[in-house]
Amino acid sequence: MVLDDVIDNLRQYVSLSQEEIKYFFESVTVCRFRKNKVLVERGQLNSPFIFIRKGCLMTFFTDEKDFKHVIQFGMDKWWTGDLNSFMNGEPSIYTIKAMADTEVLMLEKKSFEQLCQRHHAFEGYFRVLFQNSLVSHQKRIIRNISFTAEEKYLTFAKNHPKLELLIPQKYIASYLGITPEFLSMLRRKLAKRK
Amino acid sequence: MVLDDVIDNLRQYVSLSQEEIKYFFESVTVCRFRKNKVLVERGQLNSPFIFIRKGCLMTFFTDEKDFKHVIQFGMDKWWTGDLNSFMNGEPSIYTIKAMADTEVLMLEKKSFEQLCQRHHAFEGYFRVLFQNSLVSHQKRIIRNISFTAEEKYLTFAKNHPKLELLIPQKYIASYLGITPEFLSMLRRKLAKRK
DNA sequence: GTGATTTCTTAAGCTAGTTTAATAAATCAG
DNA sequence: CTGATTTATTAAACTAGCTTAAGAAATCAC
Repeated sequence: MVLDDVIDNLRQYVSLSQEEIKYFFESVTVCRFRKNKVLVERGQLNSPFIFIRKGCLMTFFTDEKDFKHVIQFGMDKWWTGDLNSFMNGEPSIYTIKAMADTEVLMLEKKSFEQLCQRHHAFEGYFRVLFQNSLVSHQKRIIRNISFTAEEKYLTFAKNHPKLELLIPQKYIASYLGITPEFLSMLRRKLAKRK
Repeated sequence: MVLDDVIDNLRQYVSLSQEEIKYFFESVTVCRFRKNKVLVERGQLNSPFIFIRKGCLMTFFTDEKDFKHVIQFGMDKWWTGDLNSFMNGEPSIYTIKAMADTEVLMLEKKSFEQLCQRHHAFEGYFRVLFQNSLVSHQKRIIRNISFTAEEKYLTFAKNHPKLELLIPQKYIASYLGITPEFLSMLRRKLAKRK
């Protein structure tokens, strides 16, 4: 019996036979990356869908003025990747970088499709995964359009205490859509208030 | 042979037998709403998943200060709804309102689950639907954190010319996360520039 | 068609958040 | 351990976007 975090995760949503578990592991590749290593370059084709076993990944977008905007942090037991590039074969618009030594499972599109086709359970799993992710993306949009910088920061710090410690502040600022200088100022103000 | 926009839409992603089409129509309820009618109230349980056949729906969130924030507009051939409420049985955090006379197909959670269980094709369809929606939500987040108000507005106007005409400006402002006064000012500035 | 209500515009004053720049602190490479 | 590089802090000047308020235009109900 193969035990693994990813299987625990899958089993939260669907039930899997031994055969299906075996097939899943045949479909993915285990990779390890050192801190600061870039996993997915902007412009890359065939970008994979990635399950983070352990570590931390950061996904960011580089605009025309060469500014970097952090789109997502990924931690243990999260899936990440450029979904559009993965699904539609287009070049990745994001860069994905390891923020700590990280171990991942990489799933290629072909394997993903076979997985979904052959075993109904996986299709169901990914449906639920996307559906949940959609709910949290919607919540983030609400925060984006209705929260002040302070509220955004406090919510982030409360929801992701581990990231708050692990990630350099300037990236957190970028994720929140504010400047690092202003975040620094906010933190000072909040610390005084206590 | 039943022909319908919703079937066209489903068939863009998966192939369906006559039996599956029949079963789909047994699973949904056709409803019509006059302009300004509220379809889903905040706090409502069992909120449905909604396919818009014709018309326009607006989804908004009401905060503690009683401000309304527009989360989404939905037009012909779009699915909409409070996904969290629909999937997890929680009270809806959104209000959904008709912005024009609108005809929809309503899908209840129970029917949704039966649909997915009995016919693999529907599970696949919703997986792709959520996946595509996720991609556009991510793009919206990029715009939120990296665009100026002017860039946000221009992108919206370019991508949704029909909505731009149909929807009162104050709701568009809300959707973009800016005040109606500022949008008005922007539009004047842009009109002069031409 | 008319009065009532909602939406849009305009403008002045304001503030949350940015920009720039310089210094301090922390981390990294060898 | 040391110099080099990256990250964080601080502060002053600035600006994009907000608030308030009042009038104009459009839409709605009857």
